Amino acid sequence: MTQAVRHDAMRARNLALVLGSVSARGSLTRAALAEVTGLTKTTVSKLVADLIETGLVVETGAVRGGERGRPGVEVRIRGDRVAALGLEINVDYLAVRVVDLSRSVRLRRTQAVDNRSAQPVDVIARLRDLALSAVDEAVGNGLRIVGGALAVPGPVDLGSGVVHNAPNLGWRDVPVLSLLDLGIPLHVENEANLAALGELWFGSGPTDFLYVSGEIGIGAGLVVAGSLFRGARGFAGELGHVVVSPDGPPCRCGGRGCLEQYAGQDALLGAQNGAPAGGVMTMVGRLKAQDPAATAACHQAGWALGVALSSTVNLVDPDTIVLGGVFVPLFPWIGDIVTQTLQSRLGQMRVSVPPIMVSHLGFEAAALGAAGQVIERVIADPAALLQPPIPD
Amino acid sequence: MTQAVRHDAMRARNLALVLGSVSARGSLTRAALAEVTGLTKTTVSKLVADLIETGLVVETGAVRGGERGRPGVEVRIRGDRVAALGLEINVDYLAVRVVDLSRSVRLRRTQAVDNRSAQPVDVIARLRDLALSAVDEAVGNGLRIVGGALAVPGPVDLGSGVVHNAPNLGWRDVPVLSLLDLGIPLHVENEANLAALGELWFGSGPTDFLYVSGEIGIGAGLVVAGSLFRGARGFAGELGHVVVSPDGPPCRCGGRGCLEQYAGQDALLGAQNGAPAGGVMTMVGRLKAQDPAATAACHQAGWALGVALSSTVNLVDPDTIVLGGVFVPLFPWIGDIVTQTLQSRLGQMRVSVPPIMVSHLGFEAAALGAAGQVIERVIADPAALLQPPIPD
DNA sequence: GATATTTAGTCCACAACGTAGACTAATTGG
DNA sequence: CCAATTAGTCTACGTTGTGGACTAAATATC
Repeated sequence: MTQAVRHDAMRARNLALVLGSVSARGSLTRAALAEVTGLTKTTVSKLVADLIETGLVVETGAVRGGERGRPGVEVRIRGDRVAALGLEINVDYLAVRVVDLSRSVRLRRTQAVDNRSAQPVDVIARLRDLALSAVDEAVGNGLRIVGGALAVPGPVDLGSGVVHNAPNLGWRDVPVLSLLDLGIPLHVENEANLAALGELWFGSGPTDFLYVSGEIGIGAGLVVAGSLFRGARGFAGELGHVVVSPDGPPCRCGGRGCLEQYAGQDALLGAQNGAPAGGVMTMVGRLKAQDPAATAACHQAGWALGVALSSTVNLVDPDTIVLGGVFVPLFPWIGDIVTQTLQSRLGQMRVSVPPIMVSHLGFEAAALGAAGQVIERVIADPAALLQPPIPD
Repeated sequence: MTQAVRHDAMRARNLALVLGSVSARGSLTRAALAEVTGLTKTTVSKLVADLIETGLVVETGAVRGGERGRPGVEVRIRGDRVAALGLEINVDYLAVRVVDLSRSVRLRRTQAVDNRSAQPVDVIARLRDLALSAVDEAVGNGLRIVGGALAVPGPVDLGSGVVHNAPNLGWRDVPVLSLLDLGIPLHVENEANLAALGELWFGSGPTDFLYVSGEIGIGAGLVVAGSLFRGARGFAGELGHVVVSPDGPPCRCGGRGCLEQYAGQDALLGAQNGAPAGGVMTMVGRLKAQDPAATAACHQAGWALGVALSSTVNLVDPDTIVLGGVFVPLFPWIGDIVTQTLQSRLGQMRVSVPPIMVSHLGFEAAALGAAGQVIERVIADPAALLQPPIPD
């Protein structure tokens, strides 16, 4: 059930509405804001005054001229005050990003490490160092880090912040949040979900799409009308375990013939001839050299992805499909097969089959999404930032 | 982006909050309402006075006694004023239900007809007659029908109210809404979605579940935190076309090995030995007689359903799975296999596998959900009912 | 059985917030 | 230079929720 609305809540919502409009449109005059929000000029002026006082917004010297009449003074989000921390632990790297309120990336720190061979505690300690040094630098630049989020490759219990099972890292029941403790409000979430949000806020993309994350495992994040779909307990989007062939190779999830067995990084890169095989770029090299084994692996992966996506489209009806992770460099060799498979399996019934695109954010999507999520929260409720709830 | 909140919107929300609380808890005193909503006694009294004046709520003579102090006067939803119409066109029947604001079913009309052999126009005309007579009777009983919804077996374009393709009825591009025109605000929606909502509001069920509708086709409606998930365009939940086996029998959707080919009514009932086979009850008879062909068909259907549901659980993370339609009478013969298949395919990774239950609403789930949706809307925004928007 | 206690509901002065429209400010067009 | 036009502020006002005093109606206690 919704909450009671009192004067303060009314004000908070309108404040958020104004801030959100400024954020969405870059910069606007008070008059334009009044038109966009439906509030009166008087009210907008008051709200903007509040936002300026808080330091969330500034008047740009620039004024909108050209037309007749008194020129308006534009306001825009102030990027030099409030910022958020985006963190990611993945199998072979750690990433830290600082994003300010205007959604500019202020700081990037990435470290290549093999996190599979290290203990969770050590990985987290390393991330902690990286994050703290980034926070220090940001604070030195006058930024106030109001919160952060951490992406991990695997399902996470959102409430407790415990990673129950991240098979690709070899983690089980790791209480990341309490181990990390940066003295900043933090939360953890699935890498695919946060990458999807990264795509939403930092990509050129649409507001309705399924983001497919091709890492060691395959995950997906579904964004509908600009917000993330998490399912009942927050474990939605496990695309890697959608059934491609019910009697296919056994999977560590207990099933058989899951997508991951055909299009997961191990299957895709290792499938060439049993040898451990290099990274994705080695694979790309072979593909360019028209290596038949590599081409066949891609073909199979593309077909399997198409099959799994056809189930997904039927269940979840995304508008667009955005491929990320390893699927980006491999797209020239799998794109067509995926599209064709999807088309042939859905074409008869659906009016339109969702187009398949490629993410342009690279591996930083998740860390950006993590930081963006915090920024988004501030914009959606700036009042909360000013008056933090009294701790009991 | 959200809308500006003005005083009238604030009031409308609080009105909805009070009405919603009364609706959810049966009957409450003003004092209890104040506690539940967080509003002051004064405000609650004013709002309740409004609701009483509107006729949405009444004071019950009864008062809550027993304890010390002045007894409170309880108020409850008034069921004798406002009601909604729930309609369903299915393959072999038409159903009309009238549900009042207190969610009591006031009227049931069902007609068995073979809608596959009739023209859409005729089917709709027949439903129209049935609905109008029901409305007449309801109006005669002092009810005001404020709106209605129609369930059809197949994906519907919510905006236009056009059924693009309902293969089980043999319909293509039928503008149901404009043909039906009852002089009451109406909308159309997928049968599975509305049945899921029926289960939510009239079943004994939970607020997070996947409802599986076993009709000629197989559909699903996903309810998360008490609201329906529709996907980007409203076509989510096509469980019948989730892939069970990628090279299985061809399906009319263009794919192969879709769930519908294994567990759809035709496959399930027809699969016995090529003969047209009677209805579900004939099948049940054979199963009771331990007919091996019937048992095998059930086994296969249960297995396929388990496979498709394992993909679904991975993608969409439902808390519970509720089976409806033909799966209800067949449950004794398929339940175990579904559960086992699901368990063995998900058990390794998931902390808990969603339990599988059976709907108790029978075939009226969709029509009830349809009416319930309208009632829900009134309770969520009673102010809109009082001041209908001025038509342009 | 009278009185204290407790709880329900109403009343009234007040505060918070948005509105409407008059008013001032700063441009461009003629 | 003045009219027209648009931006932004100012002020009186309306709507709505609040808080606490007040009335009402029951039970508990002596």
